[in-house]
Amino acid sequence: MSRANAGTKGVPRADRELQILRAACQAFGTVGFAKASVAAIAADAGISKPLVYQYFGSKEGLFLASFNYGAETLAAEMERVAADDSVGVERGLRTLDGLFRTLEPQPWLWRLLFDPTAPDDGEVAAARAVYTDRITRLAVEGVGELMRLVGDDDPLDASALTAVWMSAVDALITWWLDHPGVTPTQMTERCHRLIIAISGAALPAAEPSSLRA
Amino acid sequence: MSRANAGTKGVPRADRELQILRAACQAFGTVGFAKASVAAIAADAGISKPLVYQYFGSKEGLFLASFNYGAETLAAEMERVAADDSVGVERGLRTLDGLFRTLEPQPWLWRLLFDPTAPDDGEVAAARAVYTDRITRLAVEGVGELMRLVGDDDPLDASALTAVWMSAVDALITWWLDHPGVTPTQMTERCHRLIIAISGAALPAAEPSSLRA
DNA sequence: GGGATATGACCTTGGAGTAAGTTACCTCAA
DNA sequence: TTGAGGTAACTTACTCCAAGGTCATATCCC
Repeated sequence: MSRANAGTKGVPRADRELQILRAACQAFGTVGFAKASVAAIAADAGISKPLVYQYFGSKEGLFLASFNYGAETLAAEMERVAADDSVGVERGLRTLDGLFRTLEPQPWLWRLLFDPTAPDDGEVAAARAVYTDRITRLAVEGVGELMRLVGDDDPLDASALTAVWMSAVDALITWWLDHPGVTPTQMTERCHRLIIAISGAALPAAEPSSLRA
Repeated sequence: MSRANAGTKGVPRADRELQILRAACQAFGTVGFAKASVAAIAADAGISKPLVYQYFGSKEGLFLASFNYGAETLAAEMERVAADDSVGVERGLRTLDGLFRTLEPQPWLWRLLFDPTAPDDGEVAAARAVYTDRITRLAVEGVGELMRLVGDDDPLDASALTAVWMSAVDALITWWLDHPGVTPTQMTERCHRLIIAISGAALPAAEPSSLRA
């Protein structure tokens, strides 16, 4: 008895791996590692589950590949911006702008970076640590410059502000994803206005214990 | 043959429900809905799985009860602060202060509110919508006052800033949870310093395309 | 006896992972 | 040119297991 669809279709491994990786990035990035199903990813890529296992070993292996792809893409972009000589708020805006443009064609990559349902041990944890370090280093650097600019040298303040900054980036990207039709350029302009708004509103609060005369 | 541990232990239903709810809040709030297991929660509460199902119906029902408890606790605190007459940054700081104090004894409640692995349909989704509305309303109100203060009347700007604000709150609370030993008072002071830092650093950036002449 | 509190053992299901076989292409000897 | 053997691509049809959910029964108190 012959099986209907078995047998090679002549697609080279590298091509199939890319197809699978694309489907996996989208699945993991939208529903998260826990809820994503390998069978669904396989179907989405137009092939069957065992082929995924043959090429990526396990669900975790597939996630690892997806994560590495997404994290590398985003980290590279952030480092590119960091290599400029902008500082403080200006640098923050340029980073946001770069991220909006990089994420436009594949927005789900962002969620991949911070998936809370991803395994927290093994190779995935290691890869996560590597990229978290790489990205956090940039944020810490940027925030450090900003803190120096205003004369606050408390390291815990810097640490907390770094967390707030990264979270704000997350929020802005998420908001953007929820408002299709807004271009990266418009978003960057919006971010600029928001920073001005915050700074303007904060001035009265700064009075009681002003930093500069 | 007699079963070792069966039979009543004389604990009234209301008490048990509270025990279970406490264990559930902690479990759901720390590992999230998806990774939390009902059996583990039961064990943690010192009883067996079927009792949980007898009292709460399902894993989803148990989550719903936990969510309602946590959300009500936090929403009530935020509304209390909102009833004050503070505006702008001052109001933001008071909200943060209230949250730090409310969360001190049971920090995991915060995570409960935004669990991305919770079911996104049925009663849970409904409850989520109710509380998201209630909390977002407060944030929108506060941000609206702030925007009026600085003369920005773009509704999308307000929407985005609301998202950033809520995310910043999230980041600060998360940072705080990662730094045990820091008191709510210290955290509030830190938040104050950070706002001043941001506003100070933003001033130069405001110059190139200032909003007001 | 009856109702509330409680449990061990079971059933069920969805999804990860696997075994074993099928098809197509490529290579190289005759 | 051909065809046999090797290998890469590919699938169906399973197994296995963790975790949600249920059943039948046990104990206690009124």
